[in-house]
Amino acid sequence: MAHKTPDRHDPPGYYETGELVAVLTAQPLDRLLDYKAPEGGCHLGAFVEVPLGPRKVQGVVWGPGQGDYDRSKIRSVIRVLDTPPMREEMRAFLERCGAYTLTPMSMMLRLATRAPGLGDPPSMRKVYRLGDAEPPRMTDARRRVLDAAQDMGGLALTLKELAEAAGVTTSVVKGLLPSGAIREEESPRDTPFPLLDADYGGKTLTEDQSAAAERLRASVRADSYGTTLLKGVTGSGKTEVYLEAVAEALRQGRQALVLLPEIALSAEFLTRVEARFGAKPAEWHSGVTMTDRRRTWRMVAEGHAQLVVGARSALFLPYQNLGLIVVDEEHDTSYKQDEGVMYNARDMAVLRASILGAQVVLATATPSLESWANAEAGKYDKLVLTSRFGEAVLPEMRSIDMRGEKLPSNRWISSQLETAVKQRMERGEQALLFLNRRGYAPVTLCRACGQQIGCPHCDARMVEHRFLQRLVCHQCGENTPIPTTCPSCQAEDRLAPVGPGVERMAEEAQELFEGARIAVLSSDLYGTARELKAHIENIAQGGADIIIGTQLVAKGHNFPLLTLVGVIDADLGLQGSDLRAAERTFQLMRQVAGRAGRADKPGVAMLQTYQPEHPVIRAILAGDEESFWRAEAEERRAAGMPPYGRLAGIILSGGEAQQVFDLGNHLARNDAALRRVGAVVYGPAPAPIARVRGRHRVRLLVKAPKGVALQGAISDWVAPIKLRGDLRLAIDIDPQSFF
DNA sequence: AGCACGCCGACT
DNA sequence: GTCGGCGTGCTC
Repeated sequence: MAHKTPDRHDPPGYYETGELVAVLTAQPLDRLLDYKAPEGGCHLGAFVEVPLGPRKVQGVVWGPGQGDYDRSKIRSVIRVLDTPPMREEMRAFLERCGAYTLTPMSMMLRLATRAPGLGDPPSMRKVYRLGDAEPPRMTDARRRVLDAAQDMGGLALTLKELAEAAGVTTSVVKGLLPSGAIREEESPRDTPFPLLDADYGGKTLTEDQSAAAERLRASVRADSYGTTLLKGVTGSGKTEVYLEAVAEALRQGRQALVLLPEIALSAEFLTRVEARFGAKPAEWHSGVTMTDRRRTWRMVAEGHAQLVVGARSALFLPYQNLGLIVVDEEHDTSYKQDEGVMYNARDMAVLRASILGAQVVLATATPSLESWANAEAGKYDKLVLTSRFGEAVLPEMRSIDMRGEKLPSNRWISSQLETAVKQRMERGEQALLFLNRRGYAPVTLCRACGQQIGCPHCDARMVEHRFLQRLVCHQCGENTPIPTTCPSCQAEDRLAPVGPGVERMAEEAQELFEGARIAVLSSDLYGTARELKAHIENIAQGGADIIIGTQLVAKGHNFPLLTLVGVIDADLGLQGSDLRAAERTFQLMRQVAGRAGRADKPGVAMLQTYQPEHPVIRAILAGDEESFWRAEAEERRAAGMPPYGRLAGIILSGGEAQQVFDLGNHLARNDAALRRVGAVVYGPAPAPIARVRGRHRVRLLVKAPKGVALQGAISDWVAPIKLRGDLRLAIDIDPQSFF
C-alpha cells in the first residue's frame, strides 16, 4: 500500500516525515514512547513497527509526540503495517476500558491485537479458474472440471476444492494447466466472509415476538446508543427476536456482534445463524485456530465480516462500523474475566456501544440484578417475551422441609421426593434430580486421623470421581488414583467418602428405584461436546427414566417427557457471604425448574431445603420474580453493595505466605488515599482458594459509596507499593465473588 | 516482555 | 580464574 503524501486534504491526525509521534506498544512499559514519523509520514492510529532497544516491536500511533525525551535518542518508526489504522472509537474504548479496570494500556493493546501475523504481507495461495483456451484432448473427466469451473462463475477455487467439485483427482485439473483451459493464480489466503442476507430465512414470529423484534429494529435504525434488556424464558424465541435486530444492522450496512458464554458457543448455534442469514458468520473464541484468527481479525478490520459470533474477547476486535452488540445469557458469570485484564464483557459491551453510538441487546431468562436495576431505573429499555408455546407454563413449586425428614446417613433423597419419582416412573414420565456437585463425594475423610484429603497444590479438597477411579482437584485439575491408605497418617482402609456428588446420587437412586434407567449428566463424563449432545438427545427421546445432573442441565435443552424436578440441596449456594449467591441460586433454581412440564403435562418442582423460610426459597416458590428482585435490591441498597455501592478486590499472591500477608497488612494500614473518598478496606483475608498452583493468595476488599472516583483512589493507594520478588498485585474492579 | 549489566557462589 | 545463577534496570 502506497502511503499518501501529506497535503491539506489529509484528515486531522496525519504526521509528516520526521514529526514526533507517541507510540503505544504491547511491551509492559505503561507509557507511550516517542518516535519520528517514517518516510511518507503516518496516520493517527496506524499500526507500525518500531525499534525498541535491540528489538523490533509492533505498536499503534497514539497521538503527537510528548517531547519529554532526549531528542537525540529518538529513533524513527521503521514502517507502517499494511493494516487498517485503529479507529478513534477503538482507541477511546481501550483507554476507557483500561482506566475503568485499572489495566495498563500495553495489556489493553495486547487484548486488541490477539491475532498472529499482523505485520506480515498477506499470505497467498494458488487458486484455479476457467481459462479461455480449449484443451487439445477432451475427456469426460476434463469436461467435468471445466463445467465445475464454469459453474463457479468468477469464483476461483483451490486445487482440492475444484477437483472435489468435479469429482476427479487433482491430477486431472493439473493436466488442464499447460493448455490454458484452467488458469492458475495467486490469491490472498485471507478471504472475505461470505455475504449474509438479512432477508434470507426469517421465521414466522408470534405476535409477541414480532412486536419485540420491531422495537429492536427501530432502535437499530435510530443509529445511536441504547441498551435493551430482552427477557424471555427458554423457548420464548429470544434468539429469533435478536437475530431480527442483527438483520436490521446488516441492512443498515453495519457490523454486528453476538457474544455468548464460551460453553454456549456451539455448532448448533452457528447453524441457526446460517439458517437465518444463508451463510456462516465469523467465529471468535479460544478454540479458533491461528489461521482463522488472522483471517477473522483482518476481515473484521476491513469490514469484510458482517457478523461475529464469539466469546467475550470478540468485543476487542477492530470493527469498522459496529452497529449492534448482543450479549446472550447476560447474567452468565463467565462474562467476567478473572485473570489478566479483569473486565466484565457485558459492561464493556455497553461502554463500547456508548462510545460508538451502537445498540446493545442484553438477552436472558433471568437478568442479573445490575441489569434489572438499570432497566428499573430507566437506563435500559426492557422487552419481555412471555409466550412459551402459547402460554407460559411454570411448574408447580413446593419445598420439602428437610428438618422434618429423618434420613439415614449417606442418604439424600427424602421420602416425599422418592414417592414423587416413583409416580412418574409408573406414568412413563421422566424425573430429574438436580445436584450441583460433580463427582462421587466432595470430601474424602480419614476415619483414623480425621484429615480430609486436600490438593497438594491448592487449598481445595480432592473430589472423588468413582467413574474415573480418581481423586480430582476441581481448582487446578490435579488428579491421583484413589488411595487406600491415608496420606497423612498411613492408616489402611480408613478413608471414607463424605457428602453427595451426582455419581453417588446415581448409586442411591439405583437402590431406591429398582429397574430404573438412570442417566448422569455431568460435564466431566463426556469426552466431546458431540458425545454429550448425542447423549442428551437420547435422554430427551425417553432413553432414561431418571436424569441426575449438575448445572449442565440448566442450560438449553428441553426434555419433553420430564414432569418432575427434584432439587437435592436448594441451600447450596445460599450460605456463605457471596453477594450474588442468592441471585445465582434463584437463577439456577428457576432454570432447572423450568425444565419440568409442558402445556399438556404440567410439571412439579420440589426443593429439598433446611431453610424453607429463607426469602430466596420463598421467592422461588412463589414464582414471583419481581418481588425477588425488589427484595434483593433493597438488601443491597441497605448494605451499600453493588449496584448501589462500589466494590474492588485486591488480590495479592506470592510463593511465601508470610510475605503476602505482610504486604496485605501494609496496604490495609496505609489506606489514607481510600479514606479520602469515603472508601473502606476490609482484610487482608485468605482468598477463596488461598493457595493456587503453589502460590499463596490473600485478598483485600475495598467498598465505596456509588459515584466516588474509586479507580483514582485505588491507583493512589497502591502507587507507592514496590513489588519485590515474586509478589504480585492484581486489582479486580466489580469483583464477582469475594471474602 | 526481552535483553544487558552486575554481583556472588562452585566448577574446569 | 570464569561460568552462570537471576535481581535490577532500561527500552523512545
